[in-house]
Amino acid sequence: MKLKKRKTNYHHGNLRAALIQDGLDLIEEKGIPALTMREVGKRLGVSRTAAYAHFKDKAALLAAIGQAGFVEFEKAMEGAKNSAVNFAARMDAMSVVYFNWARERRAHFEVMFNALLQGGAAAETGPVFAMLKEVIREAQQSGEVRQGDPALLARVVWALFHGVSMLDRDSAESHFVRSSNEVLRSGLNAHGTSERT
Amino acid sequence: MKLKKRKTNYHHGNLRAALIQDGLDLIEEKGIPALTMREVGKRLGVSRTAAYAHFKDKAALLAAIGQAGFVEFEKAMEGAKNSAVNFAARMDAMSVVYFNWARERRAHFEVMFNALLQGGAAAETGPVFAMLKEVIREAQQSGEVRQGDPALLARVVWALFHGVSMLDRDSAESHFVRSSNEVLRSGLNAHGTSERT
DNA sequence: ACCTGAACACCGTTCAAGT
DNA sequence: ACCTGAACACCGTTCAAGT
Repeated sequence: MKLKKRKTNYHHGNLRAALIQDGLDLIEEKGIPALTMREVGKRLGVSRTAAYAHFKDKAALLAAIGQAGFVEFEKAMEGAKNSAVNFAARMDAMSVVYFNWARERRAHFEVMFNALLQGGAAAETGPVFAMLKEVIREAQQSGEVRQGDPALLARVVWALFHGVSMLDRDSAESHFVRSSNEVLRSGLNAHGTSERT
Repeated sequence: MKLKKRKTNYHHGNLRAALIQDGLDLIEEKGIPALTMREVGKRLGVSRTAAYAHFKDKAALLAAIGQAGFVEFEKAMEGAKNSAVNFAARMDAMSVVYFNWARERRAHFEVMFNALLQGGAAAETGPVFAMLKEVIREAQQSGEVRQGDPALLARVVWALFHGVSMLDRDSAESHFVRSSNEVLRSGLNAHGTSERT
């Protein structure tokens, strides 16, 4: 049976996408160090150097895997954001998505943030940051959150989410998560600070 | 001139300490991937495999480097803690130490936390965590911080410090840091939450 | 364009052996 | 005890070459 229209047997119509997908599977199954240019080629049935036709080097492959992760992650966060209108509920839902992602997809998560964070303060770019900013802004309008630069407050929220997910590595200590969300909520709610603009 | 008392020229009386120190220099100068069992041996004038006499494998060397880092880090944090008695000033001082360390010694910082965080929720062990807990506890006694499990609140503080230092990688955006400290302070100060115990 | 194979300069780690 | 040297099974990357 003839599988492809091509006469030659170049092994893939879309090797690039296959490399990203298989690289991702590889790191989730066996850890980041297991991702090898040679190994990923072997698994896909192409030569050890085929990946270089699509990626400048290993770092570029990893960066692409990280970006692919963010696309999915953003969708999940978007869902959490839309699951409620009230600020506290939104924050809870978004934090749950964040922590679960970090816990269940450790390796991918690490690759995602390595890709995101290299080369300066790139964290405030991208949809996730925009979402957090919007949630903050809307909550300020409804009076649920105190005044202050939404971008700055969004960074604080992100930082706490990220820090908790780092320190909480693989355990699912809901006490910690609840505590963190509480502190954050009161911190954003309070009015006793010098912030007045 | 005779340098050592030894007749043989084993190159070091204390190769172990030299490996840790030189490994540390290496990662700070050239990044973590530059730390190689072979390279560190070469730099110290011993064979490529000499390190295995003192460390089971590369991971063990890295872990030792990380631990050595924590010893210094703890000293710096201790200094910050003792620089003030009032809660807000203490938190500011400790956060400055944390952020500066993360900024100025990136590679070492990364190695430290890789070592600390592997194998479960190890973060709540060790002097740094104990210090944070103590600061919180004292501030609760003086009425500066609301009630609640000091261990839990200390974790939240650590998580925010850590998250900020991650997201803020190499820039020194004091706005972000100030904002974060403010949110944290009001979060710990507030009383409007369900926390009543 | 897309892919291969050989080649180069590296790795971590093991192990028999030396002092 | 502490260290060496050879050896093994890997890497990332380059490059001339094939279709």
